[in-house]
Amino acid sequence: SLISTYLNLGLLPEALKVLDEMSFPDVASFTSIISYCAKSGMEGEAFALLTRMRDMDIHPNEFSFVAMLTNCIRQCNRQLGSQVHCLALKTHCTTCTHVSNALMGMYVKCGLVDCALQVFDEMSDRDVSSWNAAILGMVEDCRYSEAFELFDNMGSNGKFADRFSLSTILSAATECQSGGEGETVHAYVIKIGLDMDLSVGNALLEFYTRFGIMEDLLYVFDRMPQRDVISWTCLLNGFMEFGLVESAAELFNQMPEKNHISYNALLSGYCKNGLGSKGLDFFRRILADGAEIS
RNA sequence: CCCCGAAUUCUACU
Repeated sequence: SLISTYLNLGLLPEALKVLDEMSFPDVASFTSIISYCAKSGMEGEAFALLTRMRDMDIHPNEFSFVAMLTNCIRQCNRQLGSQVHCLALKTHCTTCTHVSNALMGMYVKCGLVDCALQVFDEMSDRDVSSWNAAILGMVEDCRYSEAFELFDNMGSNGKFADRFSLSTILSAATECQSGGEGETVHAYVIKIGLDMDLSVGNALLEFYTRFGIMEDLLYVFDRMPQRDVISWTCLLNGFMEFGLVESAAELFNQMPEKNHISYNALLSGYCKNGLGSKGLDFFRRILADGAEIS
């Protein structure tokens, strides 16, 4: 409890100190810190703790495997990921839905979509996250019709789509040949009340930039209860896509949040609209402002 | 023996 309290406050050194002072740390003492390290991009620390734990003859459990896989997902480490998979199989931990879900996430992230789908097929208890991971795998592999098939099957299996399912399937709809699928999904989104969700709203902005008109975009944007830097950048892209360069430039100056992608959106928008010289001006200006260029 | 503590997946540029 003390360790997790420190970790919730972001106090890793204090948490490690507690661990060091414990006479009999258990699997949760280690796993909670490993999980924190994996999520904070401290893969080396996470692995060191795992080694230390095994040296003390404390065996990893389901939570440990998920934490280790989180680590593999962050660093796209398919070697370690496969080893974790083997160890999880040996200890029968793949029957745990969370472990199999994390394995799927790891394989999708590493580009091994078929491995992820194999894990999915072998699962006996699939939850919404399992379906979401499979759908994401299909989308990452550009298998959009199969993504929609899974999305429909999920409903037939009594699992309700959530914000993850819908933002993912909307990104598939954006890649389709026509907008019909996406419009059907939008209707469903409204029906279940997820049109007020930030990620879903952002995915809708993206969809209507491809298949709608400016009014559709503004309709979605204006009704969003919260907006983040992705929302603002999507709207900027939308203006540029519909040739409203002045509005895009004005938006860029008024956006409450922007990042390097917003800069690229404005720059590429100028170029796509045949305004290369404006783009060049903008580029010179941000160089003069000391921007880091990649 | 009981209780408590550690859990994976989504959306924008290149």
